[in-house]
Formats: sequence, structure tokens, C-alpha cells
Amino acid sequence: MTTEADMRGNRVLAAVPRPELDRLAEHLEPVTLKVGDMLYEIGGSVPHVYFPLTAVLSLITDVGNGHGHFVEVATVGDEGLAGLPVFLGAGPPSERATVQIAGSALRIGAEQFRHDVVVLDGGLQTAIQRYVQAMFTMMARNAACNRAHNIRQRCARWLLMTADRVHSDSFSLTQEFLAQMLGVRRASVSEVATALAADGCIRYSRGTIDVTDHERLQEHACSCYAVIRDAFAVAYEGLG
Amino acid sequence: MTTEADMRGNRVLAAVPRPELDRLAEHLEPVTLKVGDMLYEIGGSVPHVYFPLTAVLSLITDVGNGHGHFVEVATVGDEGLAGLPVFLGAGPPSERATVQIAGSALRIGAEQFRHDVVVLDGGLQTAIQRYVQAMFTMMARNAACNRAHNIRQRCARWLLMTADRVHSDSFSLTQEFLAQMLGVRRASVSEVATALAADGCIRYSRGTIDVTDHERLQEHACSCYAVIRDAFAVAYEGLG
DNA sequence: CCGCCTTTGTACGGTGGCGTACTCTAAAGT
DNA sequence: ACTTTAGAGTACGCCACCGTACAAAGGCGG
Repeated sequence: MTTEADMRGNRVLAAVPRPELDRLAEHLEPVTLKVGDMLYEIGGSVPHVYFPLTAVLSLITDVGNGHGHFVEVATVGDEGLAGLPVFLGAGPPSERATVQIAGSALRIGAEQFRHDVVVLDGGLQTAIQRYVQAMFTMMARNAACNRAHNIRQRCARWLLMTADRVHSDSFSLTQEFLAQMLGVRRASVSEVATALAADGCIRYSRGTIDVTDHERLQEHACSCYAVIRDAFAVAYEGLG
Repeated sequence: MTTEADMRGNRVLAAVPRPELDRLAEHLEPVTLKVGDMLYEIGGSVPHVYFPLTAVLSLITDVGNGHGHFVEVATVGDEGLAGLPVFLGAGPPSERATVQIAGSALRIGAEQFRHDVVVLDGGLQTAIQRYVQAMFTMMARNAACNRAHNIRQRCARWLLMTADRVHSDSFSLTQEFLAQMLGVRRASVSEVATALAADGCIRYSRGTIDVTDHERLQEHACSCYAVIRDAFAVAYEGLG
């Protein structure tokens, strides 16, 4: 059981109208997520659907080939949910879902979720479909970004997106972790981070990052940041 | 108006049960698509939803920044449809849809499509949702592939996927075009193509490619080929 | 048959990011 | 207080791929 205030902290749930939301509330369970927790695995089952409140999740795919074993393909914050395969119904996930930034989330059992979405067939279904479209934009952009933009640009974008999701200019993050998310060497992150800090965009020390100048940081980032942010804005336009 | 045989040539439509399909038939219009035709533009309206039969489409996104202006983020063949924004309902597309390999397709007006999907709420909705999940896998993999695999691997994968979609070992394709799809120099494609031909995987001459040895070509490709192919197989499992 | 255009082969120097490895320092444990 | 460890800075050689350029060759119209 969960309060309405909690639920409105997730933008997908916030877009669900009252009576439907009340029924969902009974099945939504608040949980605290720690960095590195795995919510579901590639090819495995998806026991719960997660609606992040303050946590940030990461969808990661395995590229068998080579040494840099995995690559982040999308992130999920309070603007979305993890567990779309339950909604879409075409077999197990092709990504791993892990916790990128610790925090809180609401979760619901996969069976219950399926039941609620199908039976109610109202606001939740619509909200998720709109979210799916924004996810498409994010992933498309991600693919293009990986092809076209350099490390500094991608790194700056990642920091901006994460700051947006945690609603704070400060969050826990080691360069090692960031390097894995970006699919690059830690050494490269170190160089870029030093440059960004020298330019006054960020400060950091032993696992804590502070974004000190969003605008200037955005100048270092590629246009993908704005494109993705806007895609989510459009998806939730007039929905709550 | 369209015959059932035509409709069964597209795997999404093939998954729709009889009575529902009959009603769709009235509104599906057969069209012939030429290379380079643009079906819809980034941020523009989506007048029709397309179900390819023999044509292959390409979803392309603009990366403003730099010279290699655009990057392919997904392809659509007879296993899918183009125009998902109409289905998902969260604003205009963030990709351009163009024709990659000429051929036939069925199309339906966006308004009519929305009407049919919502009112009927049956097999088509389910089939599309499953397709959406497979598309997720493709795009996720694309993003990872762009980060992790070299030109030879990506080129080989692209050729294999295209051969699958056109159901033929031979199709029209210039190196210039392929280079744009992969987001690399034409010169790089030329080098890779020469190597693949020397290895007996492909033959080609002035705009026509022949895949002469799928298995050997697959050895040059990355695992992304099999992963994506299998994702679509799972999506359509037991659906028709 | 000739000239033109498209498609392809090939070469050159430049560079962004890689793999690796070593150092330094702040924090955490005992 | 002393050790250990995690986080971060830096350097070196290397290579895949880039931008660019030019030449060869197949196809097409005149």
C-alpha cells in the first residue's frame, strides 16, 4: 500500500487518473534500491515492474564479443518504468536492469501488473504507450550518439541526464562506473572529467559529482541531451 | 482493398485473426516504394502506416552536429511496420523513415489505423506490441553494436539482415549507400567489401550485391545479427 | 564509337580512443 | 598510528577509422 503523494512522484503513475490509481495503490510496494542491484537479467524472468521515485536505473546489454563486456542502452528514472517486457508480452528481456543511482521506487508483481493493465485498460495503458515512444527516441538517439559523438560530448550528456533524474546537482558516481556506462576506458573519463572541472562545469571527489554549471555543461554535450529531454516532455504533455 | 494472400506477406498482419483482418483489408492500400522515398520526416506528421511486403525501410535520425549528418537507427522489413508514433500516440516521430530497398508495401491512413486498432482492440494491438518489444531489442543492440563492434562486423551484419528481409541473396545496393547507413566512409566499406568478397562471402558489382555464403558471412558479423533475428522469432512465436 | 557519369579501388597523413601500467592520495579498517 | 584499498591522474605506443584525394573501370546516352 502506498500513498498518492508517493505515486505522483513517478511521472507515469502521475498520468493515471484517480480511481484507477487507487486500485493500483493496493499493489504498489515501496522499495529502496542500492547501487548495483539487479532487477532482472537478460533472458530471465521479470518478477516485478519498477516505477523509480528517486532511484535511477540502467538498461544494459551484453556484447559478448571483446573485453568491454556490456554497454548501457537506456536509463530509467522517475519519468518511466523498468519491466516493459511484462507490458509488451513478447518474451524475456534482452537487457539487464540494474541500479545506477541508489534511491526509492515503487514496484508491483508482474502478474498483478498484467492483470491491472489489461482489466483497467485506461490511463495506465495510455501513459505507458506514450512512455514507450519516448524510450524509442532515447534509444534511437543513443545509437546515433554512439556513432557520431565523442567522449566529452557523451559524458557531458550523461551527467546532465542523471542530474535531471535525481533532481539534484550532486550524486554518487565513480569514474570507473561512468566509464562502464559509456563503454569507454576509465582513463578517458578521467581526462574528460578533468577538462570539464577545469572549465567550471563540474566538481568531483572520490565518488561524488557536483554539476556546478548546467548551461556550460550543455555546451560540452551533444544535441542528444535536449532531444531526449524534449521527447519525454512531449510524451507527458497534458497528461499530468 | 487487398487480398488475404498479400496481407499474410507481412508478419504483423499475418498474426491478426481472420475477421479482424477482413475489416482491415478494406483500408489497406498496396503501394510500390522506390529507393529514397521518404515516408515521414523527423517532427513531421505521419500520414500513413506502412506494412512492408518486399520493400525494406530505414529509420534514420539526424545528428545535427558534424558532417555525417544522419545515422540509421533501425530497419523495417516484412516483419514489421513503419509509423509506430501513430500507434503510440506521443507526438511526432523523432526519426525519418525512408526506403532502403525498393519493393511493395501495404499502407493505411493514420486516422483509419488509429480507429481500427482502438475499436477492434484485438489481434492487431497484440501483434504490434510484440513487434515493439522486438524493435526495442534491435535498437538496444544497435546502440551497443555501434559502441563495441568494428566496421567489418557491422557491415556483415547489415548485409545478412537485409538479405533476410528481401528473402533473396541478391539486392541493389551501392557502397556509398551502405556507408551512409553504417555511418562510415565509403572508402571503409570498399575495403571491407573487398575483403568479404576475397573470402568468398559476397560478390558485387556496380550497385548489386550477392550474398554467396551466409554461414561464412555470419562468422564475420557480430553476435548482434543472431540476437536481433531471434528477438523477432520470439515475438512472432505461436502467432501465425 | 566517344565522352560522361556513376561506382569502386586505393593511398596518405592525422587523430581519437584503446590497452596497459604506474603513481598519488583520500578514506576506511584495525 | 599504520596498513590497505578505492578512486583518480597521467603517460606511452598502437590501431581502427577518419577526411581527402585521385585514378580506374563499367555502363549509358548521343
